[in-house]
Amino acid sequence: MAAHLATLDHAATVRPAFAPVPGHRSVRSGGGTVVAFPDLRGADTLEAIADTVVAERETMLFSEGDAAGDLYRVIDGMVRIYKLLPDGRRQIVGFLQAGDMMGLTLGPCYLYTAETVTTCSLQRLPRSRFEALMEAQPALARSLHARTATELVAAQDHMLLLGRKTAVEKVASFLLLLATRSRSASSLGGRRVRLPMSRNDIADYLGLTTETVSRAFTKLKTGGLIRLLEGGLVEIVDRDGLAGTTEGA
Amino acid sequence: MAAHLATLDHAATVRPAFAPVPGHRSVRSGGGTVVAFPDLRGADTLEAIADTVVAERETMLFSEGDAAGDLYRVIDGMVRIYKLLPDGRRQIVGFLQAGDMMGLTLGPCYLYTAETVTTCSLQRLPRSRFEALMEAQPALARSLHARTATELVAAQDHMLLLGRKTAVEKVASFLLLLATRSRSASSLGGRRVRLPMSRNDIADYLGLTTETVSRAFTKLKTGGLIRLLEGGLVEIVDRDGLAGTTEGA
DNA sequence: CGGGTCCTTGACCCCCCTCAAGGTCTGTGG
DNA sequence: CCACAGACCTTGAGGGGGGTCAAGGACCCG
Repeated sequence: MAAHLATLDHAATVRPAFAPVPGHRSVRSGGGTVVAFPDLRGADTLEAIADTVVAERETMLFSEGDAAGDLYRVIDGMVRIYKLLPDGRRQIVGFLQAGDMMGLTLGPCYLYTAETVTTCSLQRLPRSRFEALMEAQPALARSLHARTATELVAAQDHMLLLGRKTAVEKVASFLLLLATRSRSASSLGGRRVRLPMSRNDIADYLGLTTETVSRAFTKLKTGGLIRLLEGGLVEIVDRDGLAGTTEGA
Repeated sequence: MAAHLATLDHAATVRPAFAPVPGHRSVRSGGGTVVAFPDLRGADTLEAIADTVVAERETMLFSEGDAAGDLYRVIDGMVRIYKLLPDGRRQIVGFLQAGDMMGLTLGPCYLYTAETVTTCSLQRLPRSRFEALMEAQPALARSLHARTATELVAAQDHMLLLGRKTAVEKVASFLLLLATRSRSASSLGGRRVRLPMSRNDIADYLGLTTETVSRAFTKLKTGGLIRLLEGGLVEIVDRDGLAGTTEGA
């Protein structure tokens, strides 16, 4: 009954909030660093009401059940959002990167916990202001809706992965997903993927354990499909072969 | 590698489309049967451009990859939407009931297959008209966005279930989900749940097999938490006990 | 140099999948 | 009305994929 109990050690090493990071909480009120937002039109107005904050790696941004006061948008870095079962089992429902939003809720509370994986720069804006802006700017509301719909599609793909794929297929799918998503940051056209998160994070994203993820990586490496480089870098040697193991037969 | 291969027999018994149901395709152009739509304001205008059609049980409405021409809203009955892997493994990503919409896509194609579970009455409307209506009626667009966001939340809950819950926990969660969702159709306040879908459908929704689902039902029955009545009816004897097994310890 | 985390690998086991058989129910045709 | 085929559900026996437990190595930091 008590199968695959989570290790619970994720809560131990995560800082309680990003507020007690005094040196880094650099609020650049004006138009500080200019970052490209290709998929959210009208972002300039959104930028105007947002503070830009920096959070250290492994910092909790907000917790499931807390009053949802602020929204965040990732400018740089990676954030994990997850849900917990009472006994500590964890399911990471997404890794967020530049451009992704979090903390949006219809109800009063956050529905998942958000923590930084790497050091992040984030836009933070009060929910009330954000909702007023949505009301005033139909174009912004439309692009937000498109974003939500895209997230829903990704969630359905992930359900297929969680419910019906084997361990090796899950890891292969994960690598290809990251390869296509972070095209900009990598050197070559998606041949190398950076994995900033731990094996434990990957496991909790794919519905596996750390050991099984590690074994799957080894299997893909032995099969000549990938190579594990230093610094959490993975080189995709045989992209078609990897895509083949993604779906079985 | 080729673990839990789906039986593929779901495709065999499903009718190809709901068009060849001549007697039932009653298109009531005007304001035919008046149904309550509590959660979609502005539904009257949406009703005006929609045909009301009836589809027999086990009928395919549209298929993943088809050109997304029409949207549907369920008026009555139950629809399953699912995604397939190339080798036939199936993941049902949702059971739709009265008020739920399907076929919405940003891209050109449907992203999942939709089939009726029971005989359904549906509202069908061309995508182009729907998008024009969204453009013209901000209130409708807002409610659609709220609907999409709610679906995303449900999807994240389901990811937690698929990735981290045991078989018995999955079935218990499934029963409680149906009990809270279909409050209106049941006689008592959620003490009895109707399961119109087969064990195989439930299995493909929960990431299990038919046999494991059946065994989980038996275990819940033996534990005195539920009773299996005839006609696919399940009586929830011990709701708190069922909720307890939902989350483990 | 010692303690910590993270990754990997091995040994073992258990939950769930697989395969199989039997029972029930339904629809159909004789 | 009954025989029969078919789908569906249940239960049992056995096996395998992945979880559990454990140990060792690499790396970082104090």
